Amino acid sequence: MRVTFRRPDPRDPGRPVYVISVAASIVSVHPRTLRIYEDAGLVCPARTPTNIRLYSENDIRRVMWIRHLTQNLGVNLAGVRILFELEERLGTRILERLYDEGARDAEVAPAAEADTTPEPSPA
Amino acid sequence: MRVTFRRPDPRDPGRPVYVISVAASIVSVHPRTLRIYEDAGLVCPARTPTNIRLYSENDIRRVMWIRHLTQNLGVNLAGVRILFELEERLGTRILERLYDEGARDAEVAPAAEADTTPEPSPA
DNA sequence: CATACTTGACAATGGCATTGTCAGGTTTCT
DNA sequence: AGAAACCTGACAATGCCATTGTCAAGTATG
Repeated sequence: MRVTFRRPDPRDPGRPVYVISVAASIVSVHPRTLRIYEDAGLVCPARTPTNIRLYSENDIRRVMWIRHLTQNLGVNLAGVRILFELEERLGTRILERLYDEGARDAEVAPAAEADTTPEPSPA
Repeated sequence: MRVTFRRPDPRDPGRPVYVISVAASIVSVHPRTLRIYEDAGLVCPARTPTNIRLYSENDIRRVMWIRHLTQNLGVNLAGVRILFELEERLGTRILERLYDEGARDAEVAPAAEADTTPEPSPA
């Protein structure tokens, strides 16, 4: 397996930086919930050599997607899994289309929490 | 969109034929459940001039998809709605890909799909 | 007239999502 | 070293959802 060497770019959205408590506070959920998402295979944060979870910016956005789908659109975790798998298979950003619908339903102005459209971490 | 005049072809899969009790027995659900699906906007059976529901073959398959997604894949109705909307927007048969997952059996070539609609877990 | 359909309501059951905590152990920081 | 935060696994409470089931009052059909 060819592993590309990335020099430590502090702005690399794929770089693992947040421990679970920080990640949880960013997305406003209980750390327990993040572990559940991981057990469900919906997000896979990196680990330090000593097994500590480290969430990247991409992981955070992915979790934000899960929250959007579950809280605003009412989809359960099984549905989220299907949508993620589907997006990966189709190689399309199908979820972006859902964002408009969600914004239409919920007047809660999701842009308040994320100025950039949430985007699941690419494969 | 092509609005064609259909002569009363008894085999037209879009032709409304089953009353709710028959449709319910075909897909093995309570009639109550079919009405719930309709209220949720997941299936829209035709009506007689006197307001009686008539399900077509396409409606039946659609309900079968709902059952497959909910019972086998654990998706809730909100998730089903998203998937249906997505399929309609993309104009793609994205759901067919999900069926493979449910029955990951053989690696046989993508089958020359006999009729345009898939049949989930045919009993 | 009897049977099956319509809508609307109410309820019971079971399952899932989320939060929360506790225990025993490890890592990190001061 | 000691405190704080992490790890896994388990257990529980709350609340919502899906499904089935029934009842009532009204309409349709043979």
